[in-house]
Amino acid sequence: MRVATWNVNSIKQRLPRLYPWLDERRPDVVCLQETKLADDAFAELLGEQLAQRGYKVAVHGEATWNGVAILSRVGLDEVSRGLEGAPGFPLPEARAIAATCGGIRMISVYVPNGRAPGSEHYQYKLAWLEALREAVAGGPQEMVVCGDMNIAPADEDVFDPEAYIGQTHVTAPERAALGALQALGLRDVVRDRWPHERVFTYWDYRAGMFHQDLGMRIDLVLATSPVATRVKAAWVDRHARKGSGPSDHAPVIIDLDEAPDGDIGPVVPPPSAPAAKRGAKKLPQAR
DNA sequence: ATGCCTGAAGGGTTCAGA
Repeated sequence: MRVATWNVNSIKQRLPRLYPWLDERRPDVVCLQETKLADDAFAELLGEQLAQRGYKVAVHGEATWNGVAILSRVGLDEVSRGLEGAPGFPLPEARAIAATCGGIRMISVYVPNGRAPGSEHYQYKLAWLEALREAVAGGPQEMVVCGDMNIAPADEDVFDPEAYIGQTHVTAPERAALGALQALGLRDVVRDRWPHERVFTYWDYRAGMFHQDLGMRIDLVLATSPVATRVKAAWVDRHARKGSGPSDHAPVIIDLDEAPDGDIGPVVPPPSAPAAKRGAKKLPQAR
């Protein structure tokens, strides 16, 4: 099963890149961020093309900013929009959506940017991350939290740590918040696979940053151990960042081996366990 | 000059992104 996450920076603008990419990479599950499109417009604009490719779609969008979605052709169950207990700014924003796909609880997130350390946006970012941690805690065994975390986990994840001192995305509180999330048992599967490589997922549009490979790794796939042990490939699709009209983020692609019991695809609960206990659980609620 | 790009809203420019 192939899982991908991609901050598309406006799905409407990215259509000429999205469809060829789907046809080339053929992901089974796609977590999208920054769709920047209302739900009805999403269905109207993409519904037919995605259905033709076999995707079911779950969206949680807004007219202008933010917006997340999950596309899946291995089942799309127990869709949960938003994040229980998450703060707003001041109103809740469309930054999280969850669904169970192929037996795995998938959560697509677009973490607030934070703008400047100490700002109200920064406080919002930290509070939102805490709400995410609480929501993920107590979740099912097979879970993937992926998307634009807007945090570079370590200095190796930015092109020039010196240049980022005092900037958002690298501060200790942000990294601690990410660490607290991972402490629930979530592994950073791309870094696990490439422990010493220079791996970025975002490059500023300006000043030829991509062509000089001056970027950051802020789009992450975090997986619980039962999922992480199935990872056969984990990579950043830099090709999608090239050419005309790219997003400023590249997709991250994960290939999973079959589950040990061969239980892949639509969830079929065993006779002894009701569906609700088989990873078909709703996005865990905050306390 | 954070605004060297890009996108969105709403107008002829401003805000947001990381």
